[in-house]
Amino acid sequence: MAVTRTPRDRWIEEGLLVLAEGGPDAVRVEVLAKRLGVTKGGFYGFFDDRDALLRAMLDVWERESTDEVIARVQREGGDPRSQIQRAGVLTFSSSRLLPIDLAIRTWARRDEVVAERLRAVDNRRMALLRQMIGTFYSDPEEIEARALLAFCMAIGVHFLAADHEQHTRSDVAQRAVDLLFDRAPRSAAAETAVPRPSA
Amino acid sequence: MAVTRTPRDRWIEEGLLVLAEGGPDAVRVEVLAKRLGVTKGGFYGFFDDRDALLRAMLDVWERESTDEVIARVQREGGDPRSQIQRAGVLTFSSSRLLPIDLAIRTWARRDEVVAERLRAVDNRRMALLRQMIGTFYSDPEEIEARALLAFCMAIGVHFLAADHEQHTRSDVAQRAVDLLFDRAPRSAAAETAVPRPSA
DNA sequence: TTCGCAATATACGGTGCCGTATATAGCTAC
DNA sequence: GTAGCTATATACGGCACCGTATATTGCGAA
Repeated sequence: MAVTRTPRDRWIEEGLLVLAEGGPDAVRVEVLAKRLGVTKGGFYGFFDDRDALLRAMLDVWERESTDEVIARVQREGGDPRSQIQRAGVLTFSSSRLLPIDLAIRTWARRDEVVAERLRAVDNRRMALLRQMIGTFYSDPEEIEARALLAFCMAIGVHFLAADHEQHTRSDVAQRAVDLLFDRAPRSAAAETAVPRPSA
Repeated sequence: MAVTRTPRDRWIEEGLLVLAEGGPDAVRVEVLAKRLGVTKGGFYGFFDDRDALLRAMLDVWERESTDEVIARVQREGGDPRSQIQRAGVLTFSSSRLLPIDLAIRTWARRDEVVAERLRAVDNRRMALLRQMIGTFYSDPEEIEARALLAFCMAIGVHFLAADHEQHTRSDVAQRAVDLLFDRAPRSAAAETAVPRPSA
């Protein structure tokens, strides 16, 4: 039996990398082959066609984004806040998962099948977020609203190009998280507390 | 002089529609020609190549997203809050501008030139936001943080696929806006147009 | 060593797109 | 009407990609 130089998983992995870099349109069989240093000869032994690869990529992404992250967060335990943070970090600060996640979000806007799969994943994440935020707030509507804000911010910062004048993005983001979870600002400079608006 | 059936503007307009639907990779000269009911014969009289069209599309988008929105907002007057609200609505609830905006955000993640142009546009929008939020809050860091949250939410809701169990997305979003601006929750009738989840 | 077979290379026809060159046709001015 | 001009149609060569068919090759079993 001849040795498998380029197994199925390697095609999927490279596909996910290209997806992250250039979106689904950039995932082309011959491009992957060239990147892997082979020809497409073997590809069609593992996949019926390009579309089958895309579906397999979504399978891997789904598993990595849900079961694996959730398992890891729960295994490591900790208080609710740090669990949220770790789940967020595992997804939205992972140099591997983040760009794939963002690419899939854009893809989902024009592909109903992808949208459906993303919905399933986002619902699981949202459930986690709700659960954690629920340990600080009691009103279900407030929990939902804060979860929405947190989730949108985790996504939105990567699509927002604005500068922040004298502050860095991560300073401002930290302050935003503080506001979201009703804490006093962390930085020493900000002990001026949070003023109530005149609304 | 033969009549111009398909002027330059029409190519740009159709290009923006296709960009909104399928991203920059979907913007192909022959596809646009077919959609316009002509052949690509005339295209190269208006543009050097496909890239020139993409640049022209960005020019139109930039003008429509900044000058035109700002001019319209200022022409119609009103208090600061309603002005910024109108600016937000004009961009993020416009069935024309919104999908273009989201497509360009994704595009900017992999094209430095596009990223630079988006940065300029976002900075102008951010300045408006700051200005409005500054009428309610005084701490510059808090203003910045709230502006970031608001902007991220305006973008993020369109990339988030999660459901909200017994609530609708627009209910939750309204509640989130209330939290962001430290107001008491509103009654059922929301006055602000709230974008719907990703299609 | 040699055979068999699985993994991969090579070759192919088809399609869609790019950009160019050339032909056509329909206004407009005369 | 007709000439001339210009937007568009048509035709072309080239390239990248798809999926299939066929050839090659190298490992492992005998």
